[in-house]
Amino acid sequence: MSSPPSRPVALRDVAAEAGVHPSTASRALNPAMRYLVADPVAERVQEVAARLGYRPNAVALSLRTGRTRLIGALVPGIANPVFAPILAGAAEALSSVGYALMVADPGDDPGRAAEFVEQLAARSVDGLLLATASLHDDPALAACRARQIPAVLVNRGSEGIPSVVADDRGGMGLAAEHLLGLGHRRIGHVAGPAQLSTGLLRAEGFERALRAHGVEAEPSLRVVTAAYTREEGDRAAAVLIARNPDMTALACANDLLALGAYDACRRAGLRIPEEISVTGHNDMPMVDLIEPPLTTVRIPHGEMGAQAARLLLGLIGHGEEAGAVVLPSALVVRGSTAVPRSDGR
Amino acid sequence: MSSPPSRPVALRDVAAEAGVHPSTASRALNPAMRYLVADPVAERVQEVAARLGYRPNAVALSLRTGRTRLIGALVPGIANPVFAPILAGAAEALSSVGYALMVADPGDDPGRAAEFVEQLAARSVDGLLLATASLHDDPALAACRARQIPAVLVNRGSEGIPSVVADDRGGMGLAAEHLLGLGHRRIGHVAGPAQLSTGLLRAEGFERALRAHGVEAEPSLRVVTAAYTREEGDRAAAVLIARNPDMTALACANDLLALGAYDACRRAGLRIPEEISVTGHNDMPMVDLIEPPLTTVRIPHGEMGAQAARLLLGLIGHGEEAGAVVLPSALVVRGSTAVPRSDGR
DNA sequence: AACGTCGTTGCAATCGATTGTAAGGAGTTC
DNA sequence: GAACTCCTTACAATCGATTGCAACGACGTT
Repeated sequence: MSSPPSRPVALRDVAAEAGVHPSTASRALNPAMRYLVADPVAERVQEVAARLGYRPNAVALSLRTGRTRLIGALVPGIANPVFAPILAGAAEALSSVGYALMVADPGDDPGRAAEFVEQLAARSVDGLLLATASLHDDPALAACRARQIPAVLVNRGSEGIPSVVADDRGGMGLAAEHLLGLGHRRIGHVAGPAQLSTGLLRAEGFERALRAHGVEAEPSLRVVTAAYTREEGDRAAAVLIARNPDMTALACANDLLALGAYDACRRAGLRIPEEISVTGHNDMPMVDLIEPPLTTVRIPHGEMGAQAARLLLGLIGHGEEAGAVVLPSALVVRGSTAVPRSDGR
Repeated sequence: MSSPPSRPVALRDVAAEAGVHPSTASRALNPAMRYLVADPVAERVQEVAARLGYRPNAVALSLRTGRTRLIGALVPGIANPVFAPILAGAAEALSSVGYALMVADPGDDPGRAAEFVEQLAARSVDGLLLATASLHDDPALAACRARQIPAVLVNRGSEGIPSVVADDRGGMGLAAEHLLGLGHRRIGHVAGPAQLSTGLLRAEGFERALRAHGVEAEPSLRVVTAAYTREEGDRAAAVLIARNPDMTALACANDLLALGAYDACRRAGLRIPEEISVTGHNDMPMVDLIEPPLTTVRIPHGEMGAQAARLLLGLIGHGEEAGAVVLPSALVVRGSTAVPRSDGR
């Protein structure tokens, strides 16, 4: 009539109540083994289980089967508006098939990322979603290989590991062509970190578009940043402005860098877009509200997360090998770009 | 000489290699039980464990001890710029003491939230961080009580459950007083959903400040929204603008609502702040960059997450009961507020 | 009537760690 | 030298589920 501590109902409770052995109850409740038990018995067990509110203990199940239905995710900043929607997309795709997502945020520290991989491995995650990967010798990737944990990269790519990324080269090409089409010829590039695939590929896409239009890419028109931050964008843009008085546009590898470029332009007294055009990349939330609204490249954040999750599940389930998935980007023209002034600047 | 599948090294492997029983190895490796084994033996076991790269299997440990060192978090939108930094703060505080965070995103659906609580319970999380709570009869909270899972609310409060929230009443009061101080008297309020503590308390803070200044709160100057979205803010602000031609300011319960109000004002041809002042709440990232920069109330997102995590750990560890923690908010004055035009509007 | 088959169910081992209890041996005391 | 500690280690049960194997009874066949 009373049971204050009340241990949660276990399989053995269901079995006892139904008058069968736990193993029989297990089979009656497992659709795949259901055929091994007689119909009336199975129905009785299921009825009892429902009545008692039985929920299988996921921990015990994991110990026995070796699978946790847990996926670990490593992101450089949960609050980063680029990665948050990726996580949301992945979480949605995973939870719909009974998987849960554990997030760990090592920031930009590769060593910390590797440590987190070890911790997640100790928790026996079934797979890993990595948004932190750098292009070469990533310790987190090495840890995955060492522990043989299926892993998929999102947003950033690396060699020999399945990944889901946006078309960084093509996307940046769209931005560059947009500027070229407006008539810009002296275009500065605020490049992303060279150890990240996004930084490298977007720089490539930028230069390729320029060459296709017969414009030579000058070293003086490029500054490589150390991180995707507003401060770095400010610093890099300031250098470019000081170095190239005839520059009429700035193509930035990422929206945060573009915001920093806004700061630098404002400080230099350059009006956007009248005196200098600026483009970003990623179309993160709210860049349509800043003044002027940022012309940028939209990448399918949520879809990237979802596809990466599905790719990972395929890897785990059927061991199906997969290469790199590249999702298309789209140019979003807003108010930060315009035709250059005829007098240069 | 070879072992392709290579089962990860377990305690029994360490014990065998060190020539002792697994139980002895367990005690040698556990600082709390360390005193039960002779020094030379303990050292040998530790040396072997290190050499073999032994990592205790967290799943087995959880099954035996009943604790998983896992905390579940329920948020209405991972990508929401209000909740992302809360999660980041919590994740940081938790990972520093060996806990990991599982996030689930039920959106605004209370039924889905309850279902997620059940799933997290089946995974034996040690506690729950809830950012989704509504004021009354929240099914997710009921599920927590039923399964006796320690839970702490963040950002939003509810009765009888420990919580960490911002000073919603006081914060909204700051915004109202700022507007009153500028000379505004006809101030509209775009209120948040009434079933959320934030919606209710901010409305209270708003009206209390008005009354303290001898201004009567008129029903026609308030519209209650159904959700914290830009669209709802647009809709509500449009209603207020149409209904009150003499209104000179809009105090919004949240930044997203304020952004919607921007849209409505723009459509109505009202310049901000010259013809109408607008305030928000939360100071989410980038509202300093929109045009005009939004005057808003800053709440300590990350600190809220961190404190909630610590509160929860206290609850789990020492069963120490805790009430509601209220963190101070601060007014951030930017460009969306100004003195009202003398001709009313 | 004896035997083989098949459908059901129970038994017991297993996953990897923790922990209460017993047993072993060394040292001390009377 | 017998008895009594105490220190150290081993044994075995336990957490909750899954699953290979054995056993059992009912039935059909010859």
